[in-house]
This record gives sequence, C-alpha cells and structure tokens, in this order.
Amino acid sequence: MAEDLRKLGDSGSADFHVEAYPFYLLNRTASRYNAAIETELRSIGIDIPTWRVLMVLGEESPRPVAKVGRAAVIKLSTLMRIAERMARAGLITTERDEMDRRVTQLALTTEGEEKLMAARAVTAPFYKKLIRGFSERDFARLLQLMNRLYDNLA
Amino acid sequence: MAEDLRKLGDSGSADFHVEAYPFYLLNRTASRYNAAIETELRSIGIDIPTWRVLMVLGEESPRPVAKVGRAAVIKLSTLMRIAERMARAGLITTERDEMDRRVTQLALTTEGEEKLMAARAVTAPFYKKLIRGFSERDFARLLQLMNRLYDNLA
DNA sequence: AAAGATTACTTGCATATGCAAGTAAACCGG
DNA sequence: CCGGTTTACTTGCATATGCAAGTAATCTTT
Repeated sequence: MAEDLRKLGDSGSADFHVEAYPFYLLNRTASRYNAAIETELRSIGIDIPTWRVLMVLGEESPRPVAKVGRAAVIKLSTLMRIAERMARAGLITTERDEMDRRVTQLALTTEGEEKLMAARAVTAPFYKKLIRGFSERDFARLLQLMNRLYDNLA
Repeated sequence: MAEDLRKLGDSGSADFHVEAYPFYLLNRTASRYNAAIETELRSIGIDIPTWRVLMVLGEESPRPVAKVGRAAVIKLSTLMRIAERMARAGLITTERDEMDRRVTQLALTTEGEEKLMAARAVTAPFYKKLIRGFSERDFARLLQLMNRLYDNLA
C-alpha cells in the first residue's frame, strides 16, 4: 500500500523528505531549465531577465513598467535596471505616458522584436525536448496543477 | 473542441502564450512561494538559501559542500559564501575530511538543528495552505510530472 | 482649491551571485 | 615515484538584486 506522499512533502512532518517537497522540485527544475536556456540565450547576446521582458512585451507592447514587472515576476527596482540595459542595447524604448505622466511605458523596438524572434528560435528546440513524452492530457494537467499551486499561494 | 495547449506553450510557435508556458508558471509559482516563505523565515532570522542548506543537511549531516550544493541546487561558489555566513552564525561547522583532505564537510551544530526545527515549524502551516484541495492522487501526479520535466532536461 | 493620501516609479546602498582563475590533494600511466 | 590529470574546493572581481527612502504626478477629502 502506497504511502501518502503529501505527508512526506510536509516540511513540518517528522518523516519529511525533500524529494516529495513540491518546492524543492520546482526550484530544482527551474534552475536546471534556466541554466540550460541561459547558454542558448548567451549565443544571441541576451540574458534570462532580458528574455523574460521580451516575452512579456511580445504579448502587448507599449506597457507600463509595473505591469511588465508583474507579468514577468520581477521586482520593480530590479526591472528598472534591466530596462535600462535593454534600452541601452536598443531593444526597447522607455517613455513617459502622455495620459498619466507618472507611468513609464516600455515598448519593443524593431531590433527588440527581431531579438525576440531570435530568442524564440533558439529556445524552441529546447521546448520540444522539455515536453518529450507529455501527452496533451499530461500537459494540460501540469498547467492545471501549477495554476492551482499558484492560486493557493494568493 | 479544446486546443492543444502544448502548441500555445511553445515559445517557437506563432500563437505562443506565456500562460501556457510551463516555465513561466514554474518561475511564477516559485517566486510567489519564495516571497511568502522568506517573510516567515525572517521572523526566525534566516534567509532562503540558509533554509535550503538546513533542509539538505537535515537529511544527512556531515556532508561535503559539493554534495550539499547539488542537493540544494546552489552553485558551489555561492554555497561557499552561504556556508561562511552559516558558520559565522553558529548553525554549521566546516571541516576538512580526514580521508580526503580536498573535501570540506559541512555539519549541523545543535544550534543549527534547533534552527531547522524552528524553520519547519514556521513553514509547516504554509505547506498546508499550499496543498489545499490537492487529493493524494493530484499530489502524486504533480510530483510525477515535475520529475518528468526535470528528467527531460538532463 | 489646498492639504493629505495614493500611485508609480526612481535611486542609493548593502549584499548576493557566479564566472573565471586560482590552489591543493588525490589519481593515473609509464 | 614523477609528471600530467582530474577532483574538490576557494577567492577575486564584476555584476545583479532588492530594501528602503526618496520624488513626482494623481486622486480625495474637506
């Protein structure tokens, strides 16, 4: 009879075991992924934070820094510096909003869009590898379970 | 008819959408979790890296830095500094291995064990919240899917 | 319409992180 | 058993990160 894994993953439990701790697995997987993807991205001259911002802006381009920060899950002060680098590299423009002059809009430049496409090209084969063996149903379940975890943390 | 989410999560696809990108969800969830847990840990005077190391050493105590690094998914050079802080705080001892004098063994002190128990105590209620609504089967599936993702990245 | 809140960034400063370049011990082939 | 490798850390240095303390523009009362 199988043991209840939920107990093993409980950091407060006596027979706790990191292998059943969701956040250990999460961090571990994210780290390995980031390390791998970072190498790919370096070949086109960008880093992970830059790529995250490019992806987010790729979905909707002139966007206030605060929104980009929330979407990319990056602290605002950190994002400021990333945006600065990206602007210096010509990937985005930062500009005051005419309606509300407190907000700073970030927008992809043509160069930024090209870089985003390049980044997608180099990460795509990686994605294939990542989901190897995942059926449509497995994949849907994974997304659903992760969203539930996320929502539970609200 | 539902669309194949695997396509939407493909960073190389034209209709890519971050919401279906496993690593976006992974990073997002890990970030939120870390932010929440960090606050709890601060109340007992430790940070996340310290907690990770405590957990790992809690499973097997005198352990070479390299092994701790692999288990905790922390770069060796970074771990060196963390270990230094922890030793300074009296949570661990660092000492040369007698058999192989290249390796440095990290070991929990009594104070370190107490801190680990305290950390478990403050994070445990959080764990309950995290897995709220997860059946035994859901939980097992989550672990299994994350392990598969991880293995695919090998 | 002026004072007081709020919102939306922005920046100074201390610390953390990690690549690259060591150092030192153990291992290996001749 | 000596020189070349490999393993296992260790540290210098440049950069990234984020808290806290600003600043400036918009609300919101009164």
